[in-house]
Amino acid sequence: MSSVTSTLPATPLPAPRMAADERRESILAAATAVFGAKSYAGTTTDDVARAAGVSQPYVVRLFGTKQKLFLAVLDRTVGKLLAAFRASMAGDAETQPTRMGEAYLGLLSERGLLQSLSAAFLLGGDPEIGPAARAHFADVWRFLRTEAGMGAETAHLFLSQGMLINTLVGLRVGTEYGANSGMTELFDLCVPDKVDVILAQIPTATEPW
Amino acid sequence: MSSVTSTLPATPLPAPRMAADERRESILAAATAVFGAKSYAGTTTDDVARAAGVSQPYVVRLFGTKQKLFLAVLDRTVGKLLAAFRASMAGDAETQPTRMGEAYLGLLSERGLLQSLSAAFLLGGDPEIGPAARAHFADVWRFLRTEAGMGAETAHLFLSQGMLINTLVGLRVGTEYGANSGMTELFDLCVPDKVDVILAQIPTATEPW
DNA sequence: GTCTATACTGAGATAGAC
DNA sequence: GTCTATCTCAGTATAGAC
Repeated sequence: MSSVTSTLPATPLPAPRMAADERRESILAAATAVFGAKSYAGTTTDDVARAAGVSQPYVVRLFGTKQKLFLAVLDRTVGKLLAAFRASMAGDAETQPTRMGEAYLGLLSERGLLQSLSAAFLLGGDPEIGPAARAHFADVWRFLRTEAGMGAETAHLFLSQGMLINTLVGLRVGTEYGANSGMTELFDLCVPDKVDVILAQIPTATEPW
Repeated sequence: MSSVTSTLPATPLPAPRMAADERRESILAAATAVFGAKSYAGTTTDDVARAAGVSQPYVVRLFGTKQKLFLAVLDRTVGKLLAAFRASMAGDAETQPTRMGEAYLGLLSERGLLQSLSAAFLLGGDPEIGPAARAHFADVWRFLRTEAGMGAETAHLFLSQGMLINTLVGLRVGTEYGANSGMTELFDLCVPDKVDVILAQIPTATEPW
C-alpha cells in the first residue's frame, strides 16, 4: 500500500566499538546478572548477549563457550569477594567481623554476584564446574581462617549466615512479601538495619532477558 | 552372516506395570535425585525418565510438564522435611534443637532432596517457581517459629547452618577433598561426628543420568 | 571488533499404538 | 499403564562478511 522506504526495519544499531578488555568486562557483568537470575543451565548465551547489548555469536567468540564464560564469571566474582573482604580489614580487630559482614552486604549491589556463586556451589557434580567451584569455596574458607584471622567457629558462623543471605536474595523474598508473613523478622536478623538497602537491590520488574 | 534371530536387539523391556501412585512416587524420587544434581534447567525429562526406568514421554504424560514435575518434587520435599522435623519433636525441650539438627542431617540420605530445595531457592525470579519456592520457605520458617517454638535468633541460626550444609553437599566437598585442604575442619563443625555418614551419601561415581 | 546467516543438536511435548 | 515415533523449537557454535 505504501512506499517501501517508509517501512524502515529499524537497523539494530551495531554496538559501538570498544577495547576488548572493556567489552569483556561489560559482558562479564551482564553474564553475572543473568547467571545469577537464571542459574547456569537456565541462562542462554543470547540472554547474556542481549543484556550486554551485543550479538550472541560475539559472546561465544569472546569466551569460547558458555561454560568458559561461566567459569570466567566465577573467577571474577570470587576476586571481587576477596577484594571486598580485604578492603574491609583495616581498623581494630574488635569490630572486624562486623565490617566484613558489611562488606559482604555491599556485594549485593552488584546484581547476581552472590547468586552466581550460589548457583556454582550447587553444581559440584559437574565435571568441569564442580572442581572450580570447590577450589573457589576453599579459597574463601582459607582466606577467612588465615588472612582474616577468624577462628574456625567464627568463620563457620560467618559463612553460614552468608549462605542464608544468598538464599533470601535468590528467593527474591523482598519482592513478594510485604510486612506480614513473618519473613520480615528473618530479614531483619540477617541484614539488620539494612532491609531497605537490600530490597532495593532485588530486581523488581521483568528484565530485558 | 548369521541367523536373524540370534542378533537380538535386546528388547528394552518395558517397565512392569505399576499402580499410578506407586509409579508417580518412584518418578518423583528419581526426579529429586536428578534435579538435585543438575538443578532445574540442567535436568532433562529424559534424565529423569532413565533414572526412573521409564520412557521420557511417560514422565511428561504423568506430570504434564517438566515444570509441574519440579513443583511436585518441591511439595514432596518440603512435606518430608516438615515431617522429619515433627517426628523429632518428641522428648524434652532442652535437647530439641539438637534433635532437629539430626533430623535435618537424616534427610541427606535421600539423594538430592536438600539440593533440589536449594535449587528452587535460587529461582525466585521465575514467575511460577519463584512464588512456590517463597511459599515453601515461609512455611519452614513459620514451622520453626511456631510449631517448633524456636525463638527468632535460634531459628535464624538453625536455618543458616542448614543452608551451609546444603552448600557443602551441593559442592560435593567430600568427593574431591581429602583430609587436607582445610575443608575437613569446616565439615566437622557443620556435621559434628557425622562426617563419614555424610560422605557416604554423596554420589561418588557417574550416575546413570 | 562486531555482525548476519546458518548448521547442528538437544530437548519438551504430542499422537497414537499396544 | 506404558511405549515408539515424531514434530518443533530453542540454543550453541561456526563461517565468513564488514
